[in-house]
Amino acid sequence: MGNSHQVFDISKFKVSCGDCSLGELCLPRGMRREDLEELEKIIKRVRPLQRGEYLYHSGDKFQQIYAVRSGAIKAYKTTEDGNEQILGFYLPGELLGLDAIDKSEHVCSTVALETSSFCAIPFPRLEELCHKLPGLQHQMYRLMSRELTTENESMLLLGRKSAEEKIATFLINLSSRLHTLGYSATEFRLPMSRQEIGNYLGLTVETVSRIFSRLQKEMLISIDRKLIKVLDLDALQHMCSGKKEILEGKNSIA
Amino acid sequence: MGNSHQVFDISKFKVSCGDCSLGELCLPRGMRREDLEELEKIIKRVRPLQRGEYLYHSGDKFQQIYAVRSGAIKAYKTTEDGNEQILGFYLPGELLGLDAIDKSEHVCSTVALETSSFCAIPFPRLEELCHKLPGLQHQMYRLMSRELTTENESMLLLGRKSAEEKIATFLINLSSRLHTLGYSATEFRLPMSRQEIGNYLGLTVETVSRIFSRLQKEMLISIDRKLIKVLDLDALQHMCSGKKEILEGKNSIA
DNA sequence: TTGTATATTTGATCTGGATCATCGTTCCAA
DNA sequence: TTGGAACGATGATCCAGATCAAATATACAA
Repeated sequence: MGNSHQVFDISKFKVSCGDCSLGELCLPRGMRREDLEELEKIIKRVRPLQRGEYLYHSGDKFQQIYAVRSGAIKAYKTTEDGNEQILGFYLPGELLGLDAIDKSEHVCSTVALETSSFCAIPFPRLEELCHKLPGLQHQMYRLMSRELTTENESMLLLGRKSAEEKIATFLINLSSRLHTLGYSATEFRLPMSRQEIGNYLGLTVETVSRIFSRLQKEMLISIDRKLIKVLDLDALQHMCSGKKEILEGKNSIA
Repeated sequence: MGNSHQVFDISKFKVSCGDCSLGELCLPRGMRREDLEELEKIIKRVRPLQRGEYLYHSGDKFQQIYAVRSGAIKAYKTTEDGNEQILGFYLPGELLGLDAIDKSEHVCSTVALETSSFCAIPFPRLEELCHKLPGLQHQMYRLMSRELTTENESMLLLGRKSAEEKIATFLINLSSRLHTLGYSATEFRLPMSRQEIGNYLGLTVETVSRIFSRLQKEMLISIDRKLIKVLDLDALQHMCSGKKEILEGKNSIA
């Protein structure tokens, strides 16, 4: 990418989870300092990616998982009919590649939405280390479990919500994750296009655009290109769940 | 449930994974015989559930994961607006409760769709054992990873497919899982109601019913109440993915 | 067996979001 | 700076699936 004049090998940089601002959000959460040192030994820094560069492709051999250090990444898979389905967007502190363990190969592709950097953790070495450090093992289970929960939320999002609810949920979710990272919950830049938001939410670009306009007209948000300002966080939060009454008809058989 | 006259304690039955017909599908897959004995020691058989009885409720303290031995179970969560969203149906050999690790409490409820039996594996003891048996640890990662993949498929199912594609995919998926269990891939009983299928797929009962009727008219399946006969497995399989051309508009930024 | 609640099917109509069609805007390479 | 491609907004129309309404069919408790 034109930076071939950089002669240093970034992978040799020492990784220090202890000093990393993401420590408490990322893999090391809750680990003891001495265990952390063991973990740092196996973590590698990888070359930062520019917008549009891939971290890995679907089908690649699975060797390591990645933690996002900075930037934003999208994960997607290509459907049988040749279209792209975006599975999620990943922000700093989040782990990529856990879904590749089962088949020992990546089952989705990940591409940088903006300049992004990563830590890489060779999975076999991580497994060994989990074996020595029960705390790390537990943390791995926790993180995978959390991702299961997240994906359940996504089912709910896609299966049951209206376009407006989807967009509101999407914005609130992003807002809350950014807030956790120490950024403003009410003013942020969307790292992805309308097209990508629509794809992720099961909506067309036009619908995404229209709903953004509507939310703006209703003074819930203001948008300038990719910059979102949330004007009424409460109202937006309320919008996430259909406030309609219980219509469902008891499905319960008990 | 009126069976209080059963004085024996079923939890004392010895569990033998080695003899269990599910061995190769369930947790023990690929484990060595001597390791298997260790695993069997911590597994408990729990009381079978009748239709409508709960295995656990959302919010319950997480203590053990469960493997389905027989029957069928649905997992669901109640949305903020008081409705039920079904997250999945579980068949023999499948694990329940992995999503509860993160919060140490169950995040969904699981209820038997028909008489069902289970093995319970206390999670703290399983973690300890994983620590002794790297093979078991790896198998746990594999199973959780696979569930992540499964849920990604669900996103695709809910986000992008038409009602007809959803139903076809649902039937093919069920057919294939039952086949793996040694049952017929072309003739089986649906353990869940139309209502529940619709809820899971993000469709109304009416749509489910209509599409069943249509598939029957087209001679792809025949239905009598809950009994499904797949008459043209190939055609049904083709129906799972929209065979339409690539319309999407390149989302890729590379 | 009968009565009642529940599940399923089918028809008629409505509507949210898709699709189709433009047009303005931004980005960026030449 | 300019031309073209990608992005985004918005209007008009269409349609798959929701909603509303009703008629069976089935299960199960008394």
